[in-house]
Amino acid sequence: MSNIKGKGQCRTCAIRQLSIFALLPEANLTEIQHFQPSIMTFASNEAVYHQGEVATCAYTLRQGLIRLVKTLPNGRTQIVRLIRAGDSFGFDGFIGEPYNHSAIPLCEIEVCRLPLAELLALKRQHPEIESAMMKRWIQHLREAEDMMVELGAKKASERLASFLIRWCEPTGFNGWIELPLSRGEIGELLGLTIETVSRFISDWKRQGLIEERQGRIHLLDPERLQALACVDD
Amino acid sequence: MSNIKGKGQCRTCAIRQLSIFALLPEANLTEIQHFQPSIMTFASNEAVYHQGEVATCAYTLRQGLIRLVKTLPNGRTQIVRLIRAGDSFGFDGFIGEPYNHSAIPLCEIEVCRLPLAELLALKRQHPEIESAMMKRWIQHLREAEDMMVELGAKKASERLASFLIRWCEPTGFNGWIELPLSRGEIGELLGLTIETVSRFISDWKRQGLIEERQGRIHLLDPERLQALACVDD
DNA sequence: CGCATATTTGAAGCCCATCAAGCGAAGTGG
DNA sequence: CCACTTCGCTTGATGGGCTTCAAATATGCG
Repeated sequence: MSNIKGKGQCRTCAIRQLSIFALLPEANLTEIQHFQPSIMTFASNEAVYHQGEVATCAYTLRQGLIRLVKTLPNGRTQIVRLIRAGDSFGFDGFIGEPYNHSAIPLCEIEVCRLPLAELLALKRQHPEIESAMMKRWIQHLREAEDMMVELGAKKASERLASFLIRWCEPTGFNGWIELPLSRGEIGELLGLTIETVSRFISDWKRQGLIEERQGRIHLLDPERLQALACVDD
Repeated sequence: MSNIKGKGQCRTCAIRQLSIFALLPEANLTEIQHFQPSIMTFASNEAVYHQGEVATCAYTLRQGLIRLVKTLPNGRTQIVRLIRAGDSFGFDGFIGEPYNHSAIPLCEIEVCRLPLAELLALKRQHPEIESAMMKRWIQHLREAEDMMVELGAKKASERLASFLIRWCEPTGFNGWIELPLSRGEIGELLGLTIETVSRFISDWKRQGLIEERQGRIHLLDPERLQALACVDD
């Protein structure tokens, strides 16, 4: 179950430099009086918030991985974004709208809950926060555009190869990389069925393109995957 | 060909109240010295900028309609957003990245070109601009999420019905609505082929759901289309 | 009018979803 | 320790939805 661990301390926060608060002057962190975010933990699959709820708080992920999911009335779902440590999400309240998606942890997670009213005040005191947020949004919009190309213009194998590349890219494709998404979740993200995802992964394992052991993956031939992915540039 | 019509005058701009500059105090508009955006016109299909170019300017659309398009190396394309009068676009330079897409007019257009350096300075003077921009981005991110659901979780007919509904919604479905997109462009937007788009539109015309005359469309039965669209909430 | 372009319609085939069954690893209880 | 369940993954078979290819028809424009 969800659980409030206590009040957050920006000054000692391990992921602050990853967050939109990275540029806050270190000296000022103690004088932030009214901003007391709560640190909360959630179990895997326990929603941080649900699509349609009134959006009173934004969140910064401190640990773990979250999927933002939209659900259609008929039950079909689409993962619209994956949230990693340092990412912030749930800002719909800033434009007076309810959450546009549900935030569902992929594993046990820890978040910092930011009441929008307080964040708004803090943002006025420290314009660098708004600048940092703006940059994040531009980046997210770019990623959303990229994802639309994946979903709209690519075939199943291309989407999957592209996803694996993007997932493993940060490590330079070296060694075994944690892949905490089930086949079904990868499918939800790429607009495919679990069977299609499984078939291609199995194929590629047989062909020696990738290998997998206990939730970890290793790209043996990134170049050939890249070619399959139909990458741009 | 593209053409610079002259310097923009925020004070007399007809679409300013639609733009991110809506909240600028009317009195201050004359004292903005260093911000002299150019008004430019472009012909249909004449790119305002291309994917991959260095992003030195953002733009606000004054008149017409623009598609933001991403192209894969193999030539497949995806429209990632439609730009209407009052919308701003092309902010990639704010994070030091080249344009992530090409901006291609769907008809003759008129834009206001905003050099990023000047916009940055203006933004510092007038924090309300940044707030306005932030709200736009949140909105665009929501729309991008919605689009990902369309592309990832819906069938051809659902995507098309949903698109027609969204296009005609602002008018309350009354009367004939301008539809300046070709079948091919609708396909590019929805991740479908021109033939698939044409087939469903023809079907729906025969069934009396919609009618069309010289680039205008009229939804005769929005409820049944809505049902076809698989809409959320 | 005559040409170019957009749209419609048909036919064939492929990609992927769907349905169904089997496999394997982890956990439970007798 | 082993039957039994459970759950995620794999694999096969089938069908349908959409793409692709092709050609006819409609539309617009000089």
